[in-house]
Amino acid sequence: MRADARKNRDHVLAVAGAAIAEHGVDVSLRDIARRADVGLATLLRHFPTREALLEALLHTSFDELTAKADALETSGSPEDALVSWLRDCVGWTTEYRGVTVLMTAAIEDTESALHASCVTLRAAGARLLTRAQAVGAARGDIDGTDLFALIAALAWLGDQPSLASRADHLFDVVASAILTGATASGGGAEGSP
Amino acid sequence: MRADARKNRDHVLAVAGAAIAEHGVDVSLRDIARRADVGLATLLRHFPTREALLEALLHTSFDELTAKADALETSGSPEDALVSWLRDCVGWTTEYRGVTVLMTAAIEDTESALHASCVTLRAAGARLLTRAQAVGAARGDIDGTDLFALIAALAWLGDQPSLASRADHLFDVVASAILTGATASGGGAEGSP
DNA sequence: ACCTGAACACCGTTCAAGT
DNA sequence: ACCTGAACACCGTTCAAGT
Repeated sequence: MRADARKNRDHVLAVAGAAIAEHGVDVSLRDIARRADVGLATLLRHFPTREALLEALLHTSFDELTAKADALETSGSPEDALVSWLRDCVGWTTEYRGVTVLMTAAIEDTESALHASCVTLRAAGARLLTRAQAVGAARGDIDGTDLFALIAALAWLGDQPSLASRADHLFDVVASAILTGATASGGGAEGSP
Repeated sequence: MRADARKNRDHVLAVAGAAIAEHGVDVSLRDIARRADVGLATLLRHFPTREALLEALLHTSFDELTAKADALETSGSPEDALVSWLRDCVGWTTEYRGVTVLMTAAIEDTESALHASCVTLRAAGARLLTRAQAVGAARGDIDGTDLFALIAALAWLGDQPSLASRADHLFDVVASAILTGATASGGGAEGSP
């Protein structure tokens, strides 16, 4: 990439970050281009879709979340590891209003620029879930996709102005449904009595 | 209202119902007007907002859901009454793709044409919840707004193509979090040990 | 009273024309 | 190579002009 193009790209990205922080991920791309003093067509050549722009903007965050999951996999309590990671995931999305809808669309759309990141995230959660299930700390009748869906639902709640105040509490409610309440002493299965 | 206006209104409503069933509640109002062979401005004078159109279209359903809640209030099991009503609510939204977002916005927007219906619905749920809590069948640390939020989250899941297949299962998961598992024999409180 | 075409200010997409 | 204005097909809002 030519130096001036690189500079243009970086500038658009910085402006996009500010605009999204202010107005959410559905902010008009035209607006971002205007704020960046760049033609709309230029923005779209660097980032052909809204998802591509977001991927460039969020891939660091995605990496951090999966790294966190990896680190937690060797932590003492599988139960605490799972819950703390879930909390991080849900909390992270609140910084990007509206991102949840795009992520749920992306996880089954292999053409989406966000697809790979979402799949990786789901896999990271699935590993923590499996580990918690193995010690009987999490119910056995859910899988990584269910977990992804629950995270998405909680994140979506936080995105809705009228319900956001309940998001933290309802996180605990849903977390209690995922966990069995059993301590990590035995290895018994759970979920089907 | 003049007879021809009434006829126009009814026709628009019928066409809107079909269009929404096909494309979801975000269908273009221009499209509805075109399909109804009516000027867009005419549609907007009968229904000044998308919410007003939906209210006219859904108020029967809202009435049915609250009536159902009233009927269930005198049923045998407070626990079964609550869960079955929740299931009805979530199931109903699947007929109107995208309606959940509008409803969550409406419940705190007193200007919205959907506001009253949403508030009534929440109150109906709250009554069933309180009754279940009174016999210790539902956890005591949630209220009608929490319940509304959980319904909305589950309904939203059903709206997402990539997650819809899990919606039924996750309904059971969340329902298990709301219920305490205690049978309706004592009157003990629950939630804060 | 009721209806409507048209103008308006937006949006994202596309592409021929510039440097 | 890279950029951009302009045309395009949409959207919901508004209103002067018709019947």
